[in-house]
Amino acid sequence: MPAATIKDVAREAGVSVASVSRALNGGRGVTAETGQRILEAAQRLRYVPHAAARMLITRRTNTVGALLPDLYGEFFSELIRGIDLAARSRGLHLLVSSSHDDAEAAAAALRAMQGRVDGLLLMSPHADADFLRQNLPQNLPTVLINTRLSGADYCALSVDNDGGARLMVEHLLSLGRRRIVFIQGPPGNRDATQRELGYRESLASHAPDSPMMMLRGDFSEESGYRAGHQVLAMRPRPDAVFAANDMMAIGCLAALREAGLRIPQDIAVGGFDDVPMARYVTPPLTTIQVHIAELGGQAMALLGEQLDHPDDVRAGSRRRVDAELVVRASSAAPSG
Amino acid sequence: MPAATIKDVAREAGVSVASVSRALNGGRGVTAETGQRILEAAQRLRYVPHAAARMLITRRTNTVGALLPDLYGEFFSELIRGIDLAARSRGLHLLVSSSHDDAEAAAAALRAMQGRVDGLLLMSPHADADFLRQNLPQNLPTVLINTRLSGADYCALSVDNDGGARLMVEHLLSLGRRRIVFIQGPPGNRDATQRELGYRESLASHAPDSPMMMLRGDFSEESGYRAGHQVLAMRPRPDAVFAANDMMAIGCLAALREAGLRIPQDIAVGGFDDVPMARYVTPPLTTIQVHIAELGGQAMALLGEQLDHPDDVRAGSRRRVDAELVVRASSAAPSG
DNA sequence: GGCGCCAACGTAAACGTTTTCATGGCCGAT
DNA sequence: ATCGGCCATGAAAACGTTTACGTTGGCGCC
Repeated sequence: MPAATIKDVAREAGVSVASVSRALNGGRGVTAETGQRILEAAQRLRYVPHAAARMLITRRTNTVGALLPDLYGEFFSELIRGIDLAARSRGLHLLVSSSHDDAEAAAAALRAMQGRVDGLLLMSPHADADFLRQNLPQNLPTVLINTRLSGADYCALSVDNDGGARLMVEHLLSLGRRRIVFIQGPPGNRDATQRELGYRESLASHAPDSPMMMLRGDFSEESGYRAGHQVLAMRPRPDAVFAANDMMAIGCLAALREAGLRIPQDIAVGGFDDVPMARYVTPPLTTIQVHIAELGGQAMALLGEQLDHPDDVRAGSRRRVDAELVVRASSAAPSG
Repeated sequence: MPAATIKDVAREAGVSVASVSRALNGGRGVTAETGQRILEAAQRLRYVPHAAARMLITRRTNTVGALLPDLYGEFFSELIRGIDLAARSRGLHLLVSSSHDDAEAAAAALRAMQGRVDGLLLMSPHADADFLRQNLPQNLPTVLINTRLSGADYCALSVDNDGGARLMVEHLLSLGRRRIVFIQGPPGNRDATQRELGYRESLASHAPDSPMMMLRGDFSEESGYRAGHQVLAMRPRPDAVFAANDMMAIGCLAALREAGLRIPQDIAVGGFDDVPMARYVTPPLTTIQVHIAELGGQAMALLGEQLDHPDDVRAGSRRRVDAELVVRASSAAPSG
């Protein structure tokens, strides 16, 4: 038995399809009584409007697409959660596509979403200006998440890496640390470079006499571990380490502890991200927390605005979500 | 400028819309030469078929829906990753909806997907037989993930909790441990009860003389910590703890270490899940790894089969994905 | 009581595609 | 040379909605 169509409902209720449509969409232009009759008929037949037909005529899909890079772990899950929640509260569906390794795959994914979505949430390392101009349908509302794009052509939203890093540096300075070494992330990584920038700025403005010290890293725990060994070899020894992400901080922590250093007495350690593990390492890691779900939610909200007011095209609008300092024992000895 | 339609392509190429359609879908019934001309025209116009129109006539959406419970963390992200990958390789889109707290919300989400998807991947604590009969469109191919459903009406797929737990117990027994205490998960939780079952079975069959010992827990780290204290009070003391998940194992580990016990010499500890943190606690945690992405991928594969052969309705087919023992220092002292 | 207006309702067009069916041309076989 | 058949192509129907427009009826007002 094929699914009931609007015609079936019309016949069942003894009215025309137009009236059914009217009754089901807000019920204007229809008597309360007729509306009731139609509603009952629809219910009886378990009528569900055919989404495709509606999309075709309406030119709205009530769906937004989320294009994400291949992303393991918590960040992705939190982001999706925030997006999904915000989307649902606006009555929008969510079409996701992750794991596109190269620009070509991303472009394909983008093309495949053509016409299936009213708007796009895009987070991709390949999303430079050229790529977008090339692959993005011109009039599709889009919000960029955490892209390295500086042009004013698109709406964008990102985490406040810079501000977060400054928070950390200021925290360490407030503890009296003066020799703060920074462990860098992968070269070219936007988050990493922004965090480094925050470190530089903050140090320059708050403690111009303190030396700037950088060590190479690539966000991996191993690279943090290696950096830890380099820290141990530095003379005079730094009194604080700020790693561009938690995993490196954790690796560094291990190296320092193995060498017999006391943390935080001999050297303080700070990370970035507040991964779940951060509170479980010994000592628990001071870090910068980013409300990732909120990042997703805000991106969705921004997109929602664009959908509601397509004319009012505030393209270049940018927003950032705040980062927050979480102090744990790796920087401040337990009180008492 | 509105997007190009098939008519525009037809005009541009000097053929009828029918030929364009044929050329673009496999190109059968069309001369190689005309096909080429049409393809070029389409490319020139940046033509992308209107998804809705195609759905309407074809009655295929090329989309599958994934309904997931509100799920934080790694499990969700891995599952989605596996699903997405498998879906993409079949040319299917993925419509997700998570975070439905109660059965009503889940039902609403389900209804909203009506007609937008060709098949459904469903993982919901509310998915009992009644719920499904009530809310599931009758002819929609569906694969259940990790549900507590025993009926043979639907395709289902789950992780081998039982087998995984047996692996752990056998491992502990092989180390000579004979007093193995089990920390339970939340009552009513399917995974938890299956893991407990595996513990019971394995102990009964391989070491009938060993006592069965249970402690209450709820999957949280704190509950594991509390259970750890209870372990410390037991006389004679157990020589191994098997927690129903990693977080409890980690909490328990902390309690035991605080009390001065050496792990694994005095007491071995095992968990379940292999969360990323498991390898970073001290000592690294022996645990059972489940390939969650594979769970998602297999579910998608199962669904794909159903989509390809809708007639060949092997409804009750069940599958499980294997669990794997990962031995780390919390159960086996580092060799050498 | 007639006129006009408004609200309720029906008719039909439109959305963009696929697919069935008809048509014509070409080629091979007789 | 004619006929049959096949293949490329085109015309048009169909998918299930929404919506512009037309029609009807009732009602108020002159």
